[in-house]
Amino acid sequence: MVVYESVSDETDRIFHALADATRRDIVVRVVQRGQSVSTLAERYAMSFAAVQKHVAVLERAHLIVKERRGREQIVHGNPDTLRKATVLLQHYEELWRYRAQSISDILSEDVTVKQEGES
Amino acid sequence: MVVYESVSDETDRIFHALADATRRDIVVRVVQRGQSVSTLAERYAMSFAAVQKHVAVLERAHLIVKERRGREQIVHGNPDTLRKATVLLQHYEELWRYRAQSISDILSEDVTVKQEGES
DNA sequence: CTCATATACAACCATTTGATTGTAGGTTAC
DNA sequence: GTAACCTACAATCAAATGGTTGTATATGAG
Repeated sequence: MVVYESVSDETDRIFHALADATRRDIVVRVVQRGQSVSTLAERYAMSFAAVQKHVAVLERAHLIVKERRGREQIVHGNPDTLRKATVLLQHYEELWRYRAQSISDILSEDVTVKQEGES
Repeated sequence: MVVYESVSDETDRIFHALADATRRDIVVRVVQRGQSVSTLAERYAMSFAAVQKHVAVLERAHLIVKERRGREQIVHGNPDTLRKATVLLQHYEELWRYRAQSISDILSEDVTVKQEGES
């Protein structure tokens, strides 16, 4: 069975990765300074393996990257992916602003437009 | 059983709500123009109840609001919450940009991303 | 070489999620 | 009033999540 790798899957992963306080905290820390997985793990009240899983979720979303250094893996933040998410949200906000501009048009022609086809 | 409502829960809900392509599509649609739940439901290849649940997730995250109009519920986008998420991500990017400089200054005036005392 | 450290990963379990169907209540149209 | 429509919500179920412990592997220190 073919599994499609769509754009939304990428976006899904980014937002899902950010939907957890521990993972957001990891992002904040490593975006400022690379840190080993075990250094990170010391900070949280959960097992090393649990933190490792959180790091893996962030890695799958490309919010962080790992760089091997000796026997350690240094976790670095990836601002490009953060930027991608920010831009998407800004786009949503733009849709709102555009809507506010054309509010009079919407009110004047009170028609329900059905767009058939996709999805 | 008492369930605490911490600040990060709010952020969790926002990002979790955005971590699904159907829900993001709903946001895009209603941010431009309010639509009834059933109008939205027509667009997606799933049951009405499923769409209703997606709307409920977005509502819990305050990304949308519902306004009763006759027998319909009109779903509207809430740009304030979108803005909240955007600002948070921008803060993360800022941390990256200024990581070489005085990081403590940034943290002191900022987001209180962590150190949540589980209020 | 030996030992402690750092990471990876599998197996397991409880809870949550995402979807379904079915039922019920409220509102509009006829 | 009756019928059709819109929404809400409960029950159910498979799959995913988030945590655990245990085991394996690789690297660095002595």
